[in-house]
Amino acid sequence: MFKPLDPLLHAELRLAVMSLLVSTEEAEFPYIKEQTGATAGNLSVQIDKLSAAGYIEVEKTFKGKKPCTLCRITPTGLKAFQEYIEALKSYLDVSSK
Amino acid sequence: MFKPLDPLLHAELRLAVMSLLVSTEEAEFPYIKEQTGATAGNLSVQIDKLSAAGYIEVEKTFKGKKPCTLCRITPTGLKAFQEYIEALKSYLDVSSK
DNA sequence: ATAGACAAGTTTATGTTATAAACCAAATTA
DNA sequence: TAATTTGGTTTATAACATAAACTTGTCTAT
Repeated sequence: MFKPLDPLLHAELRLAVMSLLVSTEEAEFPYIKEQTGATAGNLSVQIDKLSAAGYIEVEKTFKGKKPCTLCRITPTGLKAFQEYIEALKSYLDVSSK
Repeated sequence: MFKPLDPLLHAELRLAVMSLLVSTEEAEFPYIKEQTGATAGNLSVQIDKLSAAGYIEVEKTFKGKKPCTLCRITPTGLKAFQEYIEALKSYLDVSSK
């Protein structure tokens, strides 16, 4: 009846990061930080987790002389995100019970 | 951009309990336990939290000689549930960015 | 040239939380 | 009456989210 919710995605900040990346395809650390309102520390940790799970790719480059952390969603991540949404519906779509 | 998610509802089991109660209006502990697949201990704790927040009412009665714990959603709880759904949309509705 | 401020993160520490395991009391069954 | 089941509660633990502190390097003003 209730589908299990991917614990990796069922966390406010990680979900926000994934949501951003689904639509932007590629985003820099400071941009994500600004859009989500997260602290850098928290964001860093959550990006690591998403990356470790293979949900996103992290590329460390330079923008001029400044370090620049680029994030991209992976096919695995996109699939997980979509499945998470499907699972959520089993909780929200009250009429289907 | 991303609306904050009520931490009380952003938890798998509590969300499932609320989801059930939205449609049933009243449910017994064993029924909720069966529908959610939760352990009794976990369910007991989460029901306490929802009850402490005023999201549900818990009535302890007897069914014949056996204790019977009845749960009902409150207007506050229903409102919180609906607002949670609205907030979630800001994460899921990718097109709106 | 160097002191101070700022940018971009990372690491560490802490308090919360979800969850399961252990427990309890009463009723039913063997 | 001993064992089992029902209906939970309490306690313990491990994971988690988050913020605070720290690091490394750049830019700016003196």
